[in-house]
Amino acid sequence: MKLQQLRYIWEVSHHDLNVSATAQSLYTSQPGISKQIRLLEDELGVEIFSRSGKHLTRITPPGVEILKIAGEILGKVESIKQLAQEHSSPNRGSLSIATTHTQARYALPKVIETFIAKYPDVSLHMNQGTPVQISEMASEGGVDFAIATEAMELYSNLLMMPCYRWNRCILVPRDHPLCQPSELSIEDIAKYPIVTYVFGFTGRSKLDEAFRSKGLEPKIVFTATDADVIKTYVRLGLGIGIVARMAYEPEKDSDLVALNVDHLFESSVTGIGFRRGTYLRSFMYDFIERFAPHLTRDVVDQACAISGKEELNNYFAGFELPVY
Amino acid sequence: MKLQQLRYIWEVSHHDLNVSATAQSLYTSQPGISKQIRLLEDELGVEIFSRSGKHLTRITPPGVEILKIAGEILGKVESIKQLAQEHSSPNRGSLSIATTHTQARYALPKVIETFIAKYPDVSLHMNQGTPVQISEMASEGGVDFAIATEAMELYSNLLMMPCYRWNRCILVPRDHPLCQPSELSIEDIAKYPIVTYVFGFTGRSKLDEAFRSKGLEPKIVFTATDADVIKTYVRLGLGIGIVARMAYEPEKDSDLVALNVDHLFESSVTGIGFRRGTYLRSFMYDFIERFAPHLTRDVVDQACAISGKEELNNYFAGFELPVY
DNA sequence: ATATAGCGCAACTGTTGGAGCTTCATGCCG
DNA sequence: CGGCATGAAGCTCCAACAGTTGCGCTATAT
Repeated sequence: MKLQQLRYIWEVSHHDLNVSATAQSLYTSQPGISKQIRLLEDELGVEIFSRSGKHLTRITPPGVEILKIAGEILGKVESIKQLAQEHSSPNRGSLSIATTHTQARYALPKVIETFIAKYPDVSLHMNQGTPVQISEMASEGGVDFAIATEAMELYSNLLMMPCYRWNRCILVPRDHPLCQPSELSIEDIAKYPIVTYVFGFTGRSKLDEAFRSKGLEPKIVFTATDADVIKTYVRLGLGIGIVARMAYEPEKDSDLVALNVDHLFESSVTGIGFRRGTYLRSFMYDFIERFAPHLTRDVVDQACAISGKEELNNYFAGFELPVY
Repeated sequence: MKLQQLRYIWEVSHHDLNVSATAQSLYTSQPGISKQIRLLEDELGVEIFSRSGKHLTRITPPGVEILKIAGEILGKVESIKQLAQEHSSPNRGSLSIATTHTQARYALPKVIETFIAKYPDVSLHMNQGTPVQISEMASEGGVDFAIATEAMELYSNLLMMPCYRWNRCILVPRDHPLCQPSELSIEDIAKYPIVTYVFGFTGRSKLDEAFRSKGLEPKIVFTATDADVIKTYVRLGLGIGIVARMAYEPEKDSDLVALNVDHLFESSVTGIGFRRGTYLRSFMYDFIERFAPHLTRDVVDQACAISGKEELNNYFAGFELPVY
């Protein structure tokens, strides 16, 4: 058994069992991969993939188990490499983060600015995607960190830690009737057409909840994945905007008014997650702490030691999260 | 990085950093190993072993971490092999057990007899040793199971499960003054010279406790690692014997009398342990259940899922153990 | 029926892991 | 303090093997 063989079967299983495509992504040849898979199967005496004719059609039951362990092995191999680099050149390496537009655009820039200043030799990779894509990337080891507000609980091998709490605001043009000093009710809002995030993005679920619990059906006329698009359509008068408060920039958005609606919607929590069992470089700990000051190295290490989901929630229940 | 390289550094670290000895045990050449270690160190950019001149003198700090992960990887590789064999030939394989004389001689024979009858194609390896050796062997992956009464808590990566409860008895010649119908006290026993197990064997610690708690100093005149030797010296009149009750065989030992002293000594618990994370073949589950009927496959699986030591104790606290 | 995507097979080639020998450093012992 | 045993590294050679290219075959889609 060779590490390469494990890598091949793992990659093939993550490329829809298409050997040729896998070969391309690994910059090698299709027969090479086919051969190694065969050799491994011969050595183990078990078929990992079942074939119909010359096509790989599915993963066999033993194959599922083998691939699971193979993934763990490959993760540990990666850990060894990281850990070795940590000792040989502590401030050199690579950090890849998957996140949503909202985080990348509003929450992360300041953190990243100081981070790259301190670690010029760490090559930073940012991947933008939907919350589900983000979680999946982190879960599969494609990126080191996932930062998002939704869909982080779906993957059991992700360790998710709460970073900060935030709420929405209503964006309206200056001359809009809602701009009165009185406190808004959810019924007030429901009267107007709404422009907000696509479902599954940036705490959208809490927003829907708030309306549903009051038996209201909001008139959502447009959805986008990012606040910039939402603002544009608010300016066009399509409707009132509901965006994360951090997306309202007083200087740039001086033609709009942000109305406080903290009392109407439950606050959302943005978290950072990574795959359990990965080795964290010291600059990774530093990044986490810059993003969420309460997540010190010790806190993260302790969180890593907690296996159950409930125990983890209990552990973080004692923390006072910063509010954005 | 190759699996072979990880295997080499792991083996070298378990052969007192002696490369030549490692090469012999792996049936390969010393230069081959040296070369691969160098290559790995070059690739990682970190020294795993520190050298003084041409001798490996110690493991570097990064080396310690690397070796730890390497061990985990090699364990998982082994799991893949086992798991593959489980699917290809379910009743063929190998089972190695490390245990003490007491277990091997009195508790295991019946289990093993039925086991080999059912699984003729499983090659069974029994290793006898001290409890510490046994635990270490299991902890390092040298054997699949450790069965013993003492020293099983020392290695944190061993999952130990209680199998049965037992107590001692006093062995005396038929004409000995202690052979009276009256119930024995610990003071009665302390009057006589004692022949029993060596320290660290077969529940010896509970025995010492019982005397110490009464402020008594037993006159231990001879210690052995097994009951057969103890019986021999009891027959010679050297002293009274204290052995595990299961070691008294009424037919063969008809010249001796076994006196019940359950009320004087706390009972001991014999356990079976294996390294966490190893793949258990179905015949291994079967073996465990034959040895300890309450440890069904489901129970073992659940125990495997429990990470903390206390939680594990709690889990098994609810079980009524068989008494031998 | 035919075109195409995709896999396996075979021959070939470059790489590499290991054997055997030599060389060098270290520690032990008389 | 010199000689010897031990043990690691350097070097070269060879065998085994991973990977490449070219080709043919199979299954699926049109």
